Order: sequence, then C-alpha cells, then structure tokens
Amino acid sequence: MEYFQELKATKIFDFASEFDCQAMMFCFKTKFKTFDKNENIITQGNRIEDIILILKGGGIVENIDILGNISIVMQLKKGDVYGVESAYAGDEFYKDSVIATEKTLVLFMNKHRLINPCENRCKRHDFVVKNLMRLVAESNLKLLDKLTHLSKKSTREKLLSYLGLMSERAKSDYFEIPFNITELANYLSVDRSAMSNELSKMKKEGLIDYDKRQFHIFNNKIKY
Amino acid sequence: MEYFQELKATKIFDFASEFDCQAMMFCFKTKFKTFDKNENIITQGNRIEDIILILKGGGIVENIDILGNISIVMQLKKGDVYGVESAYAGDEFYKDSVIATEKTLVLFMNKHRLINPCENRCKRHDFVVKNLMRLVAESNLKLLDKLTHLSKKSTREKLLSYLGLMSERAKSDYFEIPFNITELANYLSVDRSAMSNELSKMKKEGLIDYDKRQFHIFNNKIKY
DNA sequence: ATAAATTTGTTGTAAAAACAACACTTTTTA
DNA sequence: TAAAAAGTGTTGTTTTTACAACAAATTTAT
Repeated sequence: MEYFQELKATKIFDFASEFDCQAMMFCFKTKFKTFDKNENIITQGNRIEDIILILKGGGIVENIDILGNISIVMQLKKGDVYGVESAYAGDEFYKDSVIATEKTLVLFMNKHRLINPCENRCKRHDFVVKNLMRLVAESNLKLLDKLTHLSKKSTREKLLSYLGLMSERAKSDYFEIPFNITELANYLSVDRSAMSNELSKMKKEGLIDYDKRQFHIFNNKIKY
Repeated sequence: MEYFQELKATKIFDFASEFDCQAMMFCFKTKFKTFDKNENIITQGNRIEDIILILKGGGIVENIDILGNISIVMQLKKGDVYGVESAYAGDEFYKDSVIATEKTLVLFMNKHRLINPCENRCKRHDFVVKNLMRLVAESNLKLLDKLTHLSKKSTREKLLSYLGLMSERAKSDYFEIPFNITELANYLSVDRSAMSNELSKMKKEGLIDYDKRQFHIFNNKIKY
C-alpha cells in the first residue's frame, strides 16, 4: 500500500497494520494530495469537509481576523492534524487557512465518516478516535500551560512561570528548554530584547543561571 | 434512578435514557458524592483515578506552582468536567486541585473504564466518548481564542482582538459581550482601570461605542 | 576555513501599563 | 426602600515594556 510507512509513523495510525490502514482509507473516504510550497491546503471560510493529517513536509495555520490582521496561529509538521477540534465542535467553516511551507503530502479524512462511528463498529475506528482524543487532550494541556504564563502581567513573572514549570517537569533545578532565546520571547509574546534584559537582571540577582538552553533556577531564593 | 435528571441535563449524558444511565453507572464504576463549600473534590498531586462531572453546585480549579504561587485556573459549574484531558493524555497525577465553592454534587467516573472501550462495545460508550471529545474540542477552541487575544502586546490590541472576534461571531457591528468590564479585564489579564481608560479613549476616537455590555465597533474606522 | 546569516546582550528613549486613590453609579441584599 | 456591596470611570504617579540601534557572539552555509 502506498504511503503505509508514512501513516504508520503518525500518532493516529501507529497501531494499524497495512490491512487496517487499507480498510480505514476506504472507511474514512481518504484522499492523498501533494502540495507545493505556498499552496493553500485549507482555505479559511470554506465548508469543513475533511480533517487533515500531514504525512510529509509542513505548513502554517494562518488566520485573518475581521479587521484584516493576519496572524500565524501555529505550525504544522509531520504527524500533526488540523480541523479535529472544529469538526467535533460542530463548526461549519474552517476558521483558518493552512498553507504549505514546503513540498507537503497531506491525508484528507472525511469529517462525517470520522466523527460518526462505523456501522460495523470496527475496532480500528475506536483506536483512531482514541488517538485523536489524546492529541486534542495534549493540545489542550499545552494551551493551558501557555495561557498560565501569558496571564502573568510582567515579563519576569512570565519567565518564572515558564521556567518554574520546566523545572517541575524535569524534577530538577537544572533543566534544558526547547527554545532558544528568540523563540522563547516569541512563545511568551514579549519583546526579545526586553526579555533578554530581564533574564540578565535575574541572573545578576542570583535568581537563575543559564547558558544557551541550559537553565538553573534557584527556587529557594525566589520565595521564602 | 437517583440523580437521573441531573445526568440528563449534562452534555455528556443528554442522549441517554434512564436505562442507559443505569447501565453506564455500572460500566464506568461511578460514585456520587456531595461536598460542602471549601471541601477538596480533587487534590493536586494525587494519582488520577477518576474523571469528575459536576452535577450540582460548582467549584474552582486551583493550581499551586513550584514557587508556591496559587492561581485559579478556571471555574467549574454544573455540567462541567475535570480531568478528561489529563486522563487521555496519560498523565499520572492531577495537576490541579478542585475545590467546591458551594454545596456540590459530583459524579466520579473511573478513568480506565471510560478511556478503554467496553468489552461489549456498547453504543452508549461511543456516545459518551463523542460527547467528551466535543467538550474537549470546544475547550480547545476557547483556549485558542483567548491565546490569540493575550498574545497581543498592547491593551488596545487585546481589546480589538476580542471585540473583533465577538463582532465576527455576532455577524454584526453591534453585539453583546458575556462579561462586565471587570470580568473582561480579568479575562484579558490586564489592569481593570487601565483597560477602562483605554476603552474610553477608543470611544473618544470613534473606534467603538459601548454601554454596559452592548458594543458597537466601527470596523471601517479601524484600518487606514 | 571563511563568509554570510542569524542570534544575542546591551543601552537609551518613548510609550504604555500597573498601581493606587477616589468619587460616582449600579446592583444586590436585608 | 434604604443600606451595603460591587462595579465603573478618571486621574496622577511609578514602573515596566516596546522599540530601535548596534556590536559581539554564534551558527550555518559555501
């Protein structure tokens, strides 16, 4: 079966045999399609017919609001899906556009076929739904974390909220972050130079130490 | 059956007959429990055994971070669930505490029973999972909206992002928001008085008009 | 290995936000 | 309906942030 390796590598179809995949491709009325760089994979405002899964390449999710402002909502890479939340929430139209940032192979899955359990109640369907649910659940938790940081008023508080969580995750005062400084500023929605400045101050005050992506947080110094 | 009316009123069990409910209560190993005001329904750090559904009353989701800061993550009211994302994401421990803010009736549903499809692959289970998925999907979309607003740097941009979306939803330049001014400031994580001030300025500049929760946005004046 | 591109830290300045205080209005409650 | 509580708009002050500009360091590409 064509593209079986690509399907198997995703979190959605990782459980499935080639036979399973073949069956599901029929069941979900799938279509494979390749897009060139800068091509629209999904267009904002169009009626939701499919959920997409990126099999190769990547893209960006772009939103244009009522005032005409364009903003990048997120990036999509191999294994990522788009449209699941909107489909399950019952939205009628895509709320964003998805644009390929390189040559990209996309799997389209029919929304109705996916959302409504098969007539024959196949076990495969259950697995896919469970995997989709896990993806959406994980996304939810990530968004909540980010919101926690962004809700803080000052840059220092945002940083401490983020670094504190990273430390907690690592179960250590020493940990590595998945961003460089520029990316971190972008993630926390603060000015890079201002944030860099704030980090320096915190280092001087002995609250934290860092080099590149390696951080050391002195939790004892932060609170009594 | 006790509490059937309460179950029927939720988005999770709205489809179910009394017979269905009874069957599911057994299937999901449910427990009903009433909590007094200020009692802990769920304790942060405890092992995740159950997902909860609020049937009467309400509570708050509270998080204590590694630095000792306490923050209210969200409010729970009748029909809301807590723990679904963590359970599906495979977390081991509750990441927050849930505390009753009044006398509250709670349904506990066993995580494993809920996540893993029944042996007998009952149709009811599918409905519940689909309803849970819809809830999580909707939550996801709400969080994304909020993040869009909070990502803006200035108060004015945050306001325009929020009001623009509300206007889009209402398909009109005239719309009503679900917050009062204090609540809106809280939602957007900005100082109330500063935001009130900014709203006044925007009104003076002719960008918007408002009274209480009624807003009128002059989209044509905002660009150019 | 060298050049080019990107990332980073620092500084000063202008703009914006938080904060605090207070009078006034609206809503809730007894 | 009166009193209490909660919400709102305004102002001035202080703190913080964004922004811009630039040199130094690091990474990437050739």
